[in-house]
Amino acid sequence: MKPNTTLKKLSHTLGLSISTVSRALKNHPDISEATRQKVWELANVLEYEPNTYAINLRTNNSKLFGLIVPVISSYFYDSLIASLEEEARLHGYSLLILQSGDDPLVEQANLKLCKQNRVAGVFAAVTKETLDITSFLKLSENDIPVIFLDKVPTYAHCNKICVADADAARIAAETLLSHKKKKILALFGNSHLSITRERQKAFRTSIDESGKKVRLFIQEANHPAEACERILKAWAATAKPDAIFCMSDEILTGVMKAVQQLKLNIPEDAGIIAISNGFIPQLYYPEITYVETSGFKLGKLAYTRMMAIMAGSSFIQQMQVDALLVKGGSI
Amino acid sequence: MKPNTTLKKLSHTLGLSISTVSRALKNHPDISEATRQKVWELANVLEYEPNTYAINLRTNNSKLFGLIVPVISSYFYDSLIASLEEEARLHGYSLLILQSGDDPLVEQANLKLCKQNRVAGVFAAVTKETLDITSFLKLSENDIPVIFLDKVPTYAHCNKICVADADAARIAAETLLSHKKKKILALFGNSHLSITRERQKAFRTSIDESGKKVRLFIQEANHPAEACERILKAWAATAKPDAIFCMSDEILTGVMKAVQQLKLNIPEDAGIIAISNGFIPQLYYPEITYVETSGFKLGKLAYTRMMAIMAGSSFIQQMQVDALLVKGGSI
DNA sequence: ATGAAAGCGCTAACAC
DNA sequence: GTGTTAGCGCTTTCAT
Repeated sequence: MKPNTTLKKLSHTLGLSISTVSRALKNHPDISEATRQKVWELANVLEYEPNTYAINLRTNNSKLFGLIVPVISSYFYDSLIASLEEEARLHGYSLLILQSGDDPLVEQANLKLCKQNRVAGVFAAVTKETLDITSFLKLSENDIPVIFLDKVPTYAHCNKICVADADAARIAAETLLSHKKKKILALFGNSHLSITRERQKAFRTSIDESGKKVRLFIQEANHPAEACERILKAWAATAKPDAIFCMSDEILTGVMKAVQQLKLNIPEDAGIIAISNGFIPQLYYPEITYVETSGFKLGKLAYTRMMAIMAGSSFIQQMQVDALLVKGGSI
Repeated sequence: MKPNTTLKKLSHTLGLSISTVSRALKNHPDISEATRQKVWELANVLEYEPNTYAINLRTNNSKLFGLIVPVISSYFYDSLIASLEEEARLHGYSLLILQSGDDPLVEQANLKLCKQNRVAGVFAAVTKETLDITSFLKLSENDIPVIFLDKVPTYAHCNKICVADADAARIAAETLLSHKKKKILALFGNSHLSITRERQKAFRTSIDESGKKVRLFIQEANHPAEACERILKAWAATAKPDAIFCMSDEILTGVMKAVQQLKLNIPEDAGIIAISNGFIPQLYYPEITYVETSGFKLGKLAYTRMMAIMAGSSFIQQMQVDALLVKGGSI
């Protein structure tokens, strides 16, 4: 094992003091050009790398953000993570990524890890069961900003960034109406989740308030298989829907499996529209028309917000990534 | 801003020395039960969290692994990351995740970050253009083990863990043969990649050496759209293939789009088999039969290997995650 | 059973 | 321009 090069070692071999070397390496104006050169040269030869731990200990802050998500591999978080990581790297920060596995206890442990690592900030998508967020809020007292992403707690007084759930649902509903759909089967996820309730409420309201004569069937599907089942059943009946709305990618995959099984012609036999991150819809032919809720954009926005908070904006607010209709050929 | 609780503070308010408090918190046998109790109590009240940086600085090692991948959101790395993170967390380690964006320069910078963070080890999937791996190898001199994953350099003398490319291709070929396919269209990715060459060689050899009379058409498809195009063209001709082999998930998605467009009946019109991580194949009906190359398993294996190396196994070796046929209904 | 002291590598205020 | 010094929070050896 080759010991790491330190300031001490450099200063020793050069016959200079540690502080001079330190300053030279930072191109401090006080240092003479000759010394600066000498120091840099040796530093390069000996491959000096400053010890992050010493620096962090000294300065009491780190170039590290913590990110806590339920799961990494999902329809959504992978792109969120990718964009956050990129943004962080571009600004000289790194990401400590922790999975909670949707377990509040693991989430707590992860949060502790963030604290122990004295991260500069925490991004968090909470678990389905996270009700008590005091431990998150407590971080703020230690000057560690917390930004909730996507899956956010209901408690009002915290920084949140979500996709525009209501908007997305409304856009989808309006699109269906503008295509003169009369019998809509709308599939939503777990009705306990706020995201489901938001989307469902907006969807239903948009249809109702349009004044158009539309029959709306709302059903719950907690996983792809259930969504698939719903479609198979609907098509076993005599009066079939002329349009299907999918609240999420997860549901869309189930629906599309049924569509393939039934050999439905899309969009002739039924129109399909989904709320999605954008990856799944383009796997099918025709590509599925969807309202985009981008993990990428959410990541970027979250990072910007984090910077603002760190720069002093104590302003607490809820922000949204806007929803956008992306046309495929499924409607 | 509330300052963090430190040993100093605890010792001060308790009228004990720092070392006593430190030992008490570690349940050192020397410490009397009474003292131990007192210390723990106050530590809990004041929410003492040991400062990771001080510890790392002192002990010159960290509970952190670095992971460098080309991109996080992919058909493969997300599951790899998920399993590595889980494994690490269970052992008290965390993961510093860095994306190279398939850029060797960014990769170098990321590696430097790992070094500066004095990570306990590095997992890396290198970029397409990474030829010079001296900087990776140099880490080993500093007692930082490096394990290459999936996308590994050709240089022999390093720790590598891959999926069993040749085996997977062979299994796929044999499955096709056992189903008496006579005219096989096989789509492979970029032929410059070693993964492509490995799979292609094994696939062709298996077919050739079977002695069976089979017509094999090998084509290159660098992205889904190209794969889609290939199928559409093949089906525009008079003599159509009776089976399609997809080297990767990326290719499979393109192929399936064409299949939907052509309204092919699977497996009647053509059998389909792929090499895959397992997520994409189950999106379709019937589900696609595939040879599994699991990111999850690879992550687990890599972690085990890392532990072995850290425990002293200086043994350099190449390991493989074995390939496994998962039957769907597509053949 | 407890304390004193040195030191991990670095920064920065203060000399000269 | 360069050096001296103190200290970030912790561990650990050596006293007592």
